[in-house]
Amino acid sequence: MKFKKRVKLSNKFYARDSKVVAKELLGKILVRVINDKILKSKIVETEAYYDEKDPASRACLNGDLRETMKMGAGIILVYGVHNNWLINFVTGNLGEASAVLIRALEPLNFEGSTKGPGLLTKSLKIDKNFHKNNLLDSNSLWVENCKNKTNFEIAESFRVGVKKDLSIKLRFYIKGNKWVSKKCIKDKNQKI
DNA sequence: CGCCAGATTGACT
DNA sequence: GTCAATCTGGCGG
Repeated sequence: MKFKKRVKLSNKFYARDSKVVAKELLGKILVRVINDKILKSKIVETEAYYDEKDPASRACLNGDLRETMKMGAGIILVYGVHNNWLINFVTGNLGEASAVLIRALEPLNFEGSTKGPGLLTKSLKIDKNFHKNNLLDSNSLWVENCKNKTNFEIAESFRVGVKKDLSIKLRFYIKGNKWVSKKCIKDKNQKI
């Protein structure tokens, strides 16, 4: 009996600069298991967050979120804001605070509203219970490489919704993908 | 302890 | 266009 070769992303993948990880997560497959049902979706929009020198990052605050951001590559960080759960993957080396926010997904084998960071967590039933879980161990949530190579263009812009952004572009999305969040398509905040 | 702000969304004037 | 919902941590009394 032959199993499909699992191509779950490894610790090495996440243990790099969060900007690099954010960019490379585009097109990868997020797998969520709910009661033996496997929901697969493609990651189409991400944002990178850094340590204390990033004014938009929760690492600027003392507390559990900052500590979680230092827990090492592959840890899941769930952050509640404005009545929404936002999911992040911790990146970089142990002790460094950095993470990638998942902003939008394209559902592949199910119906769901996933064009936005708060919406996708609702659709996939991701909440604070996932906080501090590990993508490398979890049997209900992980990320795989895409089997079929698909060509797409990566677009970048400044981050959405943050009051104090850095001067570099840290939001990445698949150009033309209809599941990218509205704000991202409009690029309201983007300066040319 | 109370009140404010924030990486959001949806409902309503 | 405005506003409120919920969680976490900063800050003032």
